[in-house]
Amino acid sequence: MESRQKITIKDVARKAGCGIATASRVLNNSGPTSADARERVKKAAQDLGFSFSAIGRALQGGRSMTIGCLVPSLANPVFAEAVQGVQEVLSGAGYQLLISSSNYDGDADNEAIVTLTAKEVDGLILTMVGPERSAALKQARARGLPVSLMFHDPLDGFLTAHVDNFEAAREVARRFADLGHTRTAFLSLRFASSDRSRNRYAGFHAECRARGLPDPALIELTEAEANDPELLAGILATLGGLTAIFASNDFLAIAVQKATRLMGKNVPQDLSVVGFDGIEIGRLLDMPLATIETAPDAMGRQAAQTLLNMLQGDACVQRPPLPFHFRAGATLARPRAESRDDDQGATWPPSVHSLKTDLKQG
Amino acid sequence: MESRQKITIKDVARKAGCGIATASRVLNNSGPTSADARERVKKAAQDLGFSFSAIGRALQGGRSMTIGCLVPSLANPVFAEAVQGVQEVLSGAGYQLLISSSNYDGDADNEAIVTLTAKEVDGLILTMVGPERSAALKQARARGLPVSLMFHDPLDGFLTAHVDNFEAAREVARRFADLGHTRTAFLSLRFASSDRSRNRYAGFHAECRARGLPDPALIELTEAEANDPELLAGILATLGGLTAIFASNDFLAIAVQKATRLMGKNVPQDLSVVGFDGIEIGRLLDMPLATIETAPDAMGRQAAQTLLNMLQGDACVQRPPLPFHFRAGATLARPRAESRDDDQGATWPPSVHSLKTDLKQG
DNA sequence: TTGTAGGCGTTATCAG
DNA sequence: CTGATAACGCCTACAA
Repeated sequence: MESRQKITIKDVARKAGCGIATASRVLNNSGPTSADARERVKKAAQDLGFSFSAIGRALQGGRSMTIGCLVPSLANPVFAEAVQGVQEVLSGAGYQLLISSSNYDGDADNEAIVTLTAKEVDGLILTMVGPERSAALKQARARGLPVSLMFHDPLDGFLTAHVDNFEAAREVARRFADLGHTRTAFLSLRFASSDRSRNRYAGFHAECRARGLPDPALIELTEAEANDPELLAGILATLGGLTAIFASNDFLAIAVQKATRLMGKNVPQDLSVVGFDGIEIGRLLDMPLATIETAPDAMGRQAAQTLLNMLQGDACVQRPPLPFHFRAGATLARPRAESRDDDQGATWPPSVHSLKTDLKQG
Repeated sequence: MESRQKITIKDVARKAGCGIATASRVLNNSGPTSADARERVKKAAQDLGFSFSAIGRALQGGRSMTIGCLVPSLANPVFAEAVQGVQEVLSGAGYQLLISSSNYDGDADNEAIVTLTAKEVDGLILTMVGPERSAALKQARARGLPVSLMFHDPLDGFLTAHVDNFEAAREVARRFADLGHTRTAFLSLRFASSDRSRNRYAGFHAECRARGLPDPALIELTEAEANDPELLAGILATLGGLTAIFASNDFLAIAVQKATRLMGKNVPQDLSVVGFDGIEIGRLLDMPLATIETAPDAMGRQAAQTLLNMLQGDACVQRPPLPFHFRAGATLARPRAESRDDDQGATWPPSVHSLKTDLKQG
């Protein structure tokens, strides 16, 4: 049944009655060949259903035409979209994509790079948990393997496709401040393993400081808390006087709205909510989500383009951050007058659930 | 600067002062070696930062330890999640994932299989636009390449990880009917290129027929119509008397809600809406979406597991469909009394926007 | 216990 | 124009 054996160029040459070199030349349009030979080889290849083995080619040519790509998880649409962008650009240039995901685990992501480089990829496109402390990444670079980052802020001389998380977060702080919010919080999942979250908090925090406002509370949620609106409501309840939340992604922002309703309160009257990422669905909601819109697919495309440039030896420079856009939505409003008086005596931010971490700018 | 050349087992052998065979035996724990040799080889490998070339191995061993995976698009979270599931299972078994996406283009997806097989993948995990008319797929199977499908209903003797779209859709029809809806519609994007959509419509249609209800209207949207609530509203407006919509995915269902509000009507009082897929966010909405919950990641995992079984020569049988679950939500209710009288004279379904296609069950 | 040599599929070189 | 042949990195008989 199964013609289990694969057809090689040798088979083609034999069938065409010529040497393998000639067959190779014909099939690759490389080097001179007689019309007669062309004819016979092409027919033989056709008949046999021959196609080149990328492995043989890679071994001989030293290039695998394969790019390794690592992201925390494809279950996060932001990364999935970016990978889709990468894939589009790369496949247009004849490259294949070898993908891997770390599940937000710093060891796994180091390990993944080892595996990817063992596969002899021609380049790497990465979003890592801890790029700065990955030995494998250092080694890859030392070996001269082209590396292009996505989502990360500029780091150490790596080229990266990113949005300016710090600036975007400052923009959110500005919107809050302009409306009169003083008691704010930043909500994050996996704060420790995401430089993006940390930079967003840093920017948010910096702008509050610059305006002489109280520091925003920093709240890191567990997976369970983020997915269970009841639990989330419990946490929000501990934050008396809170009037505005900046969530580190849109899912969290939507969960916050759900939790708020559960508490018998209203968005935005009782609590303003702003997200991050700008997922499509946010616009379609009953109450459109205020958020920072970014373009993950563009990030993927830029990272891929940069890598392609490196591969063909072009000059490569860090490109400026991709633009972000504040989408107004309907989840952001002035705080209630009374809440501006409420709890004014209490300290802000409350110590509960607060976290200390080293931030970009102290 | 860059130690551009890669280190091979030859380098290790030379540095350790032994033959390559010994080095290979030590590093692979295959065959007998002296303690002394082990020592030296391991040290040499360590010092040199040696790691095996997967290409050399693949060429010699006839197995690339790479699996090809094709989906329509990673920008669709349903597929992205499935791929994440695939990736988890496969990487646990030591395989890498080569991915490709077709952008819902039947030619591209045929082409992708050619490329993937040229890369000498050990197996294929696929969700295609037109599996039944892909020459490359036929050829891959003829060559004995293990193939595992995702999302597709059973087809032609291929093994597939799927939900029973037909049955799930019947369930929706049942819910509509039980509440008294008679004028219903099925909304789809890319009806022509998705056997899933077609089977859902078929099941929906079949159950309506079985109950002696009018046929549901079949509406295929363009990309533009699906993304622009104004356009969508325009289309819905043409369907007088419509009381319930079954959307072929949750995004569409949410878009329908937006469009309905735009028309000054309410969900579910004026229009009931049910989606498909059960994306997480649907539960968190102000008005939780009624939908068929499925588990794309489980589908990916099952497809990967099946492929793994095929690879190790185990007996493989088609597994039963993965379970789906009707999530009640809040977007489904009885039709208004008056709308049951309205337009009763008019014919249903209207001819506008209707489509004829060959369905699973006529 | 060890090393040599052949072969996996391809391309490039270099004589014919 | 053509066809052997030597790499490429690895594994594995087979011989020592």
